Amino acid sequence: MAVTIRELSKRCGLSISTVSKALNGYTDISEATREAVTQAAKEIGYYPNSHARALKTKRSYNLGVLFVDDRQSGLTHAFFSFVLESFKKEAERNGYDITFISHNMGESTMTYLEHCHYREVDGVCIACINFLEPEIAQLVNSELPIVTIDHLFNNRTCIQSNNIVGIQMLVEHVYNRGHRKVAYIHGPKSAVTDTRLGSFYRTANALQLEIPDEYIEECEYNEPSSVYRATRRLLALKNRPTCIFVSDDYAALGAYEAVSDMGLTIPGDISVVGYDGIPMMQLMKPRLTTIRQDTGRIGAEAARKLVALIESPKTAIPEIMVIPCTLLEGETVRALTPPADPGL
Amino acid sequence: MAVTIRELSKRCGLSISTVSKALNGYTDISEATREAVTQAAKEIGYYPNSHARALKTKRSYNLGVLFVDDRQSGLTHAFFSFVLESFKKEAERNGYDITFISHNMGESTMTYLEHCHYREVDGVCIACINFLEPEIAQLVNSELPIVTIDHLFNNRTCIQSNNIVGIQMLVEHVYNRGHRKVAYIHGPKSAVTDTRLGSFYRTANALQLEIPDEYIEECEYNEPSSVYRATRRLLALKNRPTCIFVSDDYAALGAYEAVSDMGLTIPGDISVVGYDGIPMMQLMKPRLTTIRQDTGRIGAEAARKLVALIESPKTAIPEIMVIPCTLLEGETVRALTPPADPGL
DNA sequence: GCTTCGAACTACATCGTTTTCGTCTTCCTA
DNA sequence: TAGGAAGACGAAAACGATGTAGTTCGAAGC
Repeated sequence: MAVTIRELSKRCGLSISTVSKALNGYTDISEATREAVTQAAKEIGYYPNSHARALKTKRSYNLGVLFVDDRQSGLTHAFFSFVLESFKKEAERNGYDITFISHNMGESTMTYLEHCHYREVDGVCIACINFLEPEIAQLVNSELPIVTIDHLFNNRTCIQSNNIVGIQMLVEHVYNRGHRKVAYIHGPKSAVTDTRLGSFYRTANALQLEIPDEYIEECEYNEPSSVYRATRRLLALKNRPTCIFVSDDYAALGAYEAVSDMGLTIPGDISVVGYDGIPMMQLMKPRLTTIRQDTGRIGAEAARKLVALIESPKTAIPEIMVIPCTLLEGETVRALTPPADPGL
Repeated sequence: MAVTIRELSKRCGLSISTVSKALNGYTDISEATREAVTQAAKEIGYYPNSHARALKTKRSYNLGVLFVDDRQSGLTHAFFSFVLESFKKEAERNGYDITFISHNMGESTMTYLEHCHYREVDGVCIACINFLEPEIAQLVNSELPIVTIDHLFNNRTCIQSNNIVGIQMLVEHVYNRGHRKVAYIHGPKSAVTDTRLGSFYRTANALQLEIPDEYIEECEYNEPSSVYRATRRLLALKNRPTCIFVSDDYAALGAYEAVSDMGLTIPGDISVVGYDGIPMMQLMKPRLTTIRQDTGRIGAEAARKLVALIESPKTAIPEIMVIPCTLLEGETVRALTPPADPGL
């Protein structure tokens, strides 16, 4: 139904080859005919059929996106949807569509890599996944251009949010407001979690904050109910913390609920900070103090780097790009006057 | 890099044609060779190249998704992301990938229809869009299989959430709890808005509720700030309503904020109801009373109907499918004892 | 023994592009 | 004037699949 290059060539009175070359910037075509061809192409709305082109050139102008979080929230993931949106926008700006990579297509099951080959995607962006799965390893060890988000692989480009500084800023922030008893409900084991937890301990250490083991709880990312339970446990401690770090903004809703259910208030009885900076939590009462990850840049840079790897494989070298984040000061951290630090 | 049918045919000692036919269920292939071929295919992980196949068969096993809301929220749209997620799952179950249709690919601008032709999508799902755009009309008038969500086109399959009953349930609910002064902050003009507003008036009428014009405000969907402003206007009225209907759940956050900013409380001073039933608002304090739209079924049915239109064009006829919704009773509607109705 | 037939397989054209390698002018130079 | 270079275009072979139209071969029919 769509118009093909044959019709265009008929219309121009030129051979198919000439038309193709005119459109693809070959130099052995006179300016006059190039003009005529592009003009005619515009008039009849000609676009080269992507499949025919992909078949010939091995380039599909499709980027694979692989995102599978533990909770299977998929596209509804509060944080990731922002990253994906900007990734998509930047990809489109470069002429790429995106394809979600999964391993259950119809009857058959294909591995991620097989799906990538099947659709012949030009590159893949991997995010928020269980990076230890063997299928991921198969993909990462393939010849495909790959950009990962927040997880570093050998010799692969990675876009990282600056989790070290992010957590550091948060710890310092609550410290400066007088908090000395700080708990952390962190996510399940992963590169991101490790980094954040490491930075948490390190910063606490530098500030001579003692973190008892009972202040460290584990939860699922993006899962308010698991944070709810962890929060209740923390609030039930004899030596109750004055401030709780929560794995992520969305899950922090669980903390809000737990505090409220126990008849307490934020920040009156307990301070809470999140991580991500999704818009929704800035509309809460009280507004959440958190770290805003620059999802716009993370997604866009991921797309940009991936396109660079695809289009200029010689010059584009694997690199680690760290995206800065910012502290969003909300209303969930109470200022204390710590008796132990009269000198401040 | 991926394995082709040629290698598979070599491996089996058969011609390419035979292998193809064996895999595609042709009957002039002996069971023995079919077995051998499928077995070998599995072993070396053969999948037919999607582009080659699409080129030949005119079927890409790709579904286009067109979603552009007024706010350009894209994939971050709280409600739509749930619909999309289930659409995607069901599409994949049927062997289809999805492709986002947009009109800014790289340098050039293509119409939605051109993008569909370019990628040769087998069908399109259109949702939440400004259905009056000429580009949409061009798409809808094309020969492509199309399913729309919540907007009815001539002779096109449409999946509709039951907005009439949804609003009706809400009105009756607040009525039964004694509310007689009910305001509605509705979204911008569209099919959905018209339906809901119509049902609102009709149900109010049936219950002999009078709705003064000043109780009807307009806002943007999914935009808390516009609801914030509208809520403040309503609360500033001399004849203040006792209950406010808000366009959608997410935007209802604006109402929460406005009420709180004016030193009032929900539901103590004013009752609020939303629409959509997104999980997040069920974690709020107070929990939002709202209508839960069955995003799981909406998305899945859209995909299912679209696949049916594609694969069985003879038997699949355009139809309107109405998906039921349910009332989620939260904590934002206060029970009043209306002096005017002592008889109840 | 020769034709006929059906089962099982293969050759080949085709889909819409890109791209290599020609071909044909025209023009310049020795 | 022959020869070559340069400029502008076209023919045809891919790319990896599908599907039509054969081909082959053994068995059956007469």
